[in-house]
Amino acid sequence: MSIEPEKTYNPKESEERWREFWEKEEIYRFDEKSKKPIFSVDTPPPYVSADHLHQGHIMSYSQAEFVVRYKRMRGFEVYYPMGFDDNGLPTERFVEKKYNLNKNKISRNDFIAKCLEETKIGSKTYQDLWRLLGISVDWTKTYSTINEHSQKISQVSFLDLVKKQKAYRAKKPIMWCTTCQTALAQADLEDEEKETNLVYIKAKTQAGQEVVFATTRPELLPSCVGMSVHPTDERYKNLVGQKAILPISQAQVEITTDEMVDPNFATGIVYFCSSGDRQFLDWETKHPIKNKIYLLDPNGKMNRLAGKYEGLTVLETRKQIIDDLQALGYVEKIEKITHSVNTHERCGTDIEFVDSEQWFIDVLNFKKELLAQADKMRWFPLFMKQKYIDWVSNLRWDWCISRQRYYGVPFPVWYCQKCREIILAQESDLPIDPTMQKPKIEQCPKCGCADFEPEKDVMDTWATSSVSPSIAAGLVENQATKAKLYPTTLRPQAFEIIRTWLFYTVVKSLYNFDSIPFKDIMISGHGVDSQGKKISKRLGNYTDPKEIIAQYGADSLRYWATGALLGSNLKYSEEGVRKGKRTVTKLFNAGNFCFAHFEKNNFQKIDLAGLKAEDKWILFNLSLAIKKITDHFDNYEYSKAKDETDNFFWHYFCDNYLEFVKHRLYQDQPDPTAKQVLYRVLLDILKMYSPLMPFITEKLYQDYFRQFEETKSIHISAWPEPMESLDSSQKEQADFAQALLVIDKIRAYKSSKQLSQGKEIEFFKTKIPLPKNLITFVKSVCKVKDIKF
RNA sequence: GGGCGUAUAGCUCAGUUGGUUAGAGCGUUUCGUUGACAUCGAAAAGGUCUCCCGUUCGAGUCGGGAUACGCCCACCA
Repeated sequence: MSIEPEKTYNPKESEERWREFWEKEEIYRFDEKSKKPIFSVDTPPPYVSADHLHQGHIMSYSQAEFVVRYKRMRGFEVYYPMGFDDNGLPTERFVEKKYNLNKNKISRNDFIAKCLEETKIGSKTYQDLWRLLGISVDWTKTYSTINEHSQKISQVSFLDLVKKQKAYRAKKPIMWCTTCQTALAQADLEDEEKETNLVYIKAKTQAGQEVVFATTRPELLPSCVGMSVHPTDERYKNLVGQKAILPISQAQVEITTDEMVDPNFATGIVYFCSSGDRQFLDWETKHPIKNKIYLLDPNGKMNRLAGKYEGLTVLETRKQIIDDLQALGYVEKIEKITHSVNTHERCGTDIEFVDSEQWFIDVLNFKKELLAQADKMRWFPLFMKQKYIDWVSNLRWDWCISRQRYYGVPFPVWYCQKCREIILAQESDLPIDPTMQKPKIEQCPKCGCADFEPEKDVMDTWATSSVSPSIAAGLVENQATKAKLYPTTLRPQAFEIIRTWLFYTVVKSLYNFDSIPFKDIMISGHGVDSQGKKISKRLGNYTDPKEIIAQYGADSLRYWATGALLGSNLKYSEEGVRKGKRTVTKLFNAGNFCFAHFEKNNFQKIDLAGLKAEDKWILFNLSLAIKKITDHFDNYEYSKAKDETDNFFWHYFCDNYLEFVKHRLYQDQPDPTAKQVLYRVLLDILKMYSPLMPFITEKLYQDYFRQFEETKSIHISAWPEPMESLDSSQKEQADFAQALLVIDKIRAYKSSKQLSQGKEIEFFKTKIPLPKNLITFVKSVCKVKDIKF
């Protein structure tokens, strides 16, 4: 043999070589002038605050990558940009924790500088890993959600909504985090089971009758504005309409009836406190009260209205007031209960309700329209659509988009000091920071005064990431091409951000453009540990992907990631990675075996007339496999595509076909037809594996095929087509199936007799009728001198 | 309380429109292979497809119900 192949495959060296090759040759560059149909991806911009990347990240980012590589080979001009979500609370919280900072004790500019610094480190970490993994994004098309480009698009979107009266400013009760000291949206909440005290407090009516109510929030007692019992509760009929005198404050509140009271819970008497919980807000609409009493300052401390408790935190007050009530004899009993409370997902602090002026986007009035959008997009898998429908149907709040924070996109807005008129920035001036710049107009159009106050709040992080399709499309210069990038073809994302990223993007797209933001949605599950638990830093149940890649190679890790069915979690198993490694090695060996026989000759064209039965069989099955695999990829079922490719490569090609043709390769005059078929089948196998394992397939392509094939990389070569010209009749296939059965029998026979498969036997007796032309074939494959029927 | 998902071999999971004897990988057992590959090959053992009822000539697959687990939402004084 003239080619002396490498004995073993070294993924580390090989993969780095092809990474450099792809970068140098700009294989994944988006061609703005291309005439091909476009396939665009609204890549999820990861939070750069993640300082511990793990297998879960690999899994969720690989899935779009598999599809993208397939589409590229199918003749699409693929637009695959990469964003980094670095603005907003997630980054702020990360910086606060890492440097033990408090946003109130550091200047706005210093804080932002620190965030920007971390942002840079974070995006570098991601970029390095994606490069290592072979993610085929066009790195000339990147954005960060805090950069000027994104800020401008986000602000344009906001101004548009204001003008369309979909965004509005209002003072109303909102959800508040006392740790992060900002307003929140419904989507920012999380449920948490907590143990707490249910305190039974004794009050008296004016008439001196005892009224016992139970509460988990005794600290709100100074803000109590009323009590209610269930209208049918016979026990308390005589209390209704009376006034109760509250302990400590001595305030008097009216006892009313309300359907929402559960007579079976505790004493059946509820006390309502201004903004104590969501239930109060409902109650308030039916029981109008003159003066609401707000006890809480934004930092979660009691104000002057709390009297002696002023300056204490909620929890301190709770403890203190229970002591006081007990000392005064107002406590009947205390029960320990567990209940779930709404907490802020970023810091775990219990949510409080405060009355505050914020910016909102109207969603409650457009539920119907927002639900209708769901039907205009294709969901993979379909059942995930239900999560969106459930979320939209259950919305209780308009989307609060203002955050009392520093590191985010500013609102392009000022207010007239005198009349509070809202002054909007001009679109041509965007992006703008109103705290740094003054409005263009000299006077307030309403009152004529010249004093303007900038909006100091920044936008919710989702208010910007929800325009990611526009941000991504905006990176393209060519106007005609840019227009084709909206709506995006595919939105890949994880299921847990359906209620945030997905929902908010649909909202923005509907209001800004009266359009869907993307056509297809591919939802992934999580990468979880081998026990099925979510991978997290806290549990320590993760491995650094870089270590896995160093040990097994990126192809092997990617191979594990292909195991995920759409929408399902995928358990991490090193065994799965090892299976990938085995597949890589098998490809390497099978490839080198063929190349050794090909030498440097071209077997690109198949001489159809010279095809033998086994050739027709493998080509026929290749066509079947191509059809199935193509179909799976078209439905974003890369996992099923992988199974099918494995099956064809391993069992049809390696275990059988290679064995079938060996005798034709080793004879004195090797059969060129066999080599032609090997060329074709092996090349198609490499192509079908290439979206999943880009490195080994590129290497084998370059080692031999490249000299005869047109494209400089396998990743921009044409996807395999089934051979329609091949005339393989049912009869031929049936005959060959008979031959396979006999081969199986002979193999089983040798195995049962503990004989080597290569051991020649005198004869084999079978009842299976074998077509004449296949008798010789079976004899030479199985090393049998004679077959008797 | 509502919604969604899952339940198939020891383990991890496939099973498309209902159709002979329910599959794969790993693991186990028994062998073989030194001319691509011990990162291989051949074979064996291993399943009342969670349970009940129904539709059907026929159900792992369709319908109804139950149970268990997981996730989401709501309630939570």
